[in-house]
Amino acid sequence: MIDSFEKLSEDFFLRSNVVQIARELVGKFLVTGFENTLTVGKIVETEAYDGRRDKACHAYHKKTPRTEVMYKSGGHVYVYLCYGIHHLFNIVTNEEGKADAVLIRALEPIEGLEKMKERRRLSKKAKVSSGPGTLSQAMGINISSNGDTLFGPKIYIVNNPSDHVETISDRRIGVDYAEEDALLPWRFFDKKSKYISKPKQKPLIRWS
DNA sequence: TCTAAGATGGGT
DNA sequence: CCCATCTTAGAA
Repeated sequence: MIDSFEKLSEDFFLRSNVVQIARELVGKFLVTGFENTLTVGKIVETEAYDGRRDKACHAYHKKTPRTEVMYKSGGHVYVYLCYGIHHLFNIVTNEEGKADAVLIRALEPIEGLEKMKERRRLSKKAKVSSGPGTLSQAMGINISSNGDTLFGPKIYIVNNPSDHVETISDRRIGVDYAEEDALLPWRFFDKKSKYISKPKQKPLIRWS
């Protein structure tokens, strides 16, 4: 079924409003084909990072070896190792030279669940893909995808035609170092999804 | 060279 | 609450 859905084109990611793009990505499907196995997850949680006005962004006011791919054009993949353990998957947006990105934080497994569980075999009770580190592991994404694009066969995004997601926003997770920018409501998630990550912090907004 | 800290997650 | 684990950025 997924094969008939429209793959997102470069224009989607070249747009300049990373916050809007992060919101629109909720409900779409992330597809990978590593190890000759199709795995599909519905995106249920994202965060926006703006390289020019956002202290939480790795590329805020500086270019380093790590953040170099964030300066590529929209549609490139930015993966980095967090806490020495987790590979966090980001999508670069905006035109070349403007280092914006969307962090994918949680997926609802749609296809290839057995493969996802196999990749996450270390933990038995844990959720398969509800968190930025776990979803990368489930989908087979690691540092070797850093700098690739979403327009090849191994990793891409497709539209979800039957997408009835109710998306709401709140503060981002784990960015306290960003001072006042830590309060920006740039985290987006599907209100009804059971697959969003569990926030350790208290939410800004009461969304009962 | 040296070192503190990190866009986390799982276990106690 | 605790800590695994290692790259990176910035300081010395």
